[in-house]
Amino acid sequence: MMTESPLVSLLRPVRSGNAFEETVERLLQAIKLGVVAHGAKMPPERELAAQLGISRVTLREAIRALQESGYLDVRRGRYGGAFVVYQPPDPRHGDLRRAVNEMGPSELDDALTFRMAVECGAAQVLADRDLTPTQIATLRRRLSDVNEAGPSDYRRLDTAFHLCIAELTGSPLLAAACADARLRVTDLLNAIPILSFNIQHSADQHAAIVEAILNRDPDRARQAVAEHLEGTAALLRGFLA
Amino acid sequence: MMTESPLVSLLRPVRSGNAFEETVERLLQAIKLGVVAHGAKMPPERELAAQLGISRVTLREAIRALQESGYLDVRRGRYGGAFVVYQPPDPRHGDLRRAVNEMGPSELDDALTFRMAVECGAAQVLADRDLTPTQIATLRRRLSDVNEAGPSDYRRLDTAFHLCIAELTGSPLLAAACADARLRVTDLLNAIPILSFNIQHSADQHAAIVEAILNRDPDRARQAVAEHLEGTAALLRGFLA
DNA sequence: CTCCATTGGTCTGATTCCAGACTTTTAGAA
DNA sequence: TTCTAAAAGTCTGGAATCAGACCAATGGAG
Repeated sequence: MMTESPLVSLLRPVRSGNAFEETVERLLQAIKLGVVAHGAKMPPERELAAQLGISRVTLREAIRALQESGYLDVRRGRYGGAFVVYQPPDPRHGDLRRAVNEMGPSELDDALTFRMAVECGAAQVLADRDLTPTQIATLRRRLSDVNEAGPSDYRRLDTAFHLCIAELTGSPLLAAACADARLRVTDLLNAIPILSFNIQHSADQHAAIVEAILNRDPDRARQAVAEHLEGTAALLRGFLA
Repeated sequence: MMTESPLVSLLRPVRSGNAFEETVERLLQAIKLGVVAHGAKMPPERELAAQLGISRVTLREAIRALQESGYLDVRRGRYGGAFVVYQPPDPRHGDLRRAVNEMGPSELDDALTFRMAVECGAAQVLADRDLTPTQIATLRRRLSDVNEAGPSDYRRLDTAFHLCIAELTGSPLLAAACADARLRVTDLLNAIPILSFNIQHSADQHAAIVEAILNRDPDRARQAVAEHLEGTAALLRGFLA
């Protein structure tokens, strides 16, 4: 039988839209996520433009926008560059509700579902592999990094831990998907107060994830990630409207 | 600790490159995948351009390229449009080896890993949900469609079945990711001869996937999908060099 | 102090891509 | 037959983006 269906997912947008805006967004996320830490320097313009696949002109416009918004400090000359001048503010009461409602229920649901699928998938895939000693060391290192993190570094190292799992699979596509998923919830996560109780809970879950992966147990890895993400997801959904 | 890492996945390309080429590729995939079946009409230019997020001019260039390559027949006037004039040729001996080696080992591995992660993730997520009767009916329908398919429709309906799982999660991001994953292996799948033995085997696996989802058993759903995809993946990897 | 490598800053011409108005063709309805 | 609606085809001016050459500042090496 035919069952005519639009399969609309295949005829989706070819390009995300405006290169300038996309770039601003991307850089902003890199800053907010702490990929480039406070006080650190972004890569040189020429290099960064190449990485992002855009022209230097467009990149510079984006950088200037971020400079004018107070995220970057740009200095010229040798050893100059664009330095991150931004520290995530401590979330204040009401920030979370505001952030959740700015996003809208369907977009939030989309992002959470997507994140759940790709991060569980990544963990499962990784747990199905023999890891090299180096990979094991990296994973363990990321785990201990986040466990020893102070409040100001917590989000950043938590992100690094999560993305590390996807990157260790060796699939750039999968790593990009997980990064994208994370980006879509960054603002929300940044609006959640960091409580030591939650940190401890997360630490246990992170440890369970790593253990399942190292034990080559895909089901447990999947479950551990699902459980970990479900906590955050439930919290966020609870703030809807 | 800091553990400085590039986290290169965040500073990946903002745009995929050339809008024209991207569009050609996308349309070609829609044709090869049978999203728009042989003899059927593509959506009108204006509508399609809007869906793809590009201008009509660019779309028309892409359509013309496909017309000149013999994939489309464009007719004007009312009830006109771009009609698909293409039937996937039966794969011939050596096609598969050629296709695999054209792609290169790292890209192949990337695609297979990505597909494994997102499709397993989608199935897992869906199996964790209460489905509406309509959704259940859709899933069952897609299953029977592919089971009853003739050789000429098999790939098309197989694609529809796989994507259906992602689309039923209600997450456009996840659906897009699965569609993307499928696109990256289309040429390879099309080069695999369709053997009735394989079809039967796949049918059993498809049934197992649906059953696990309907029984709300995420672990089994995940495993069923993993097993199903692993078969194809192993076959393809076997053809490397 | 001088030089120079490295980095941001600027300019120009070309190319791509777009939005939208207008034209032509066609099949069916009246 | 004539009219009409829906579709492809065409044209134009402008905005976005790019590639690449060149300028200017700056901090360290010698």
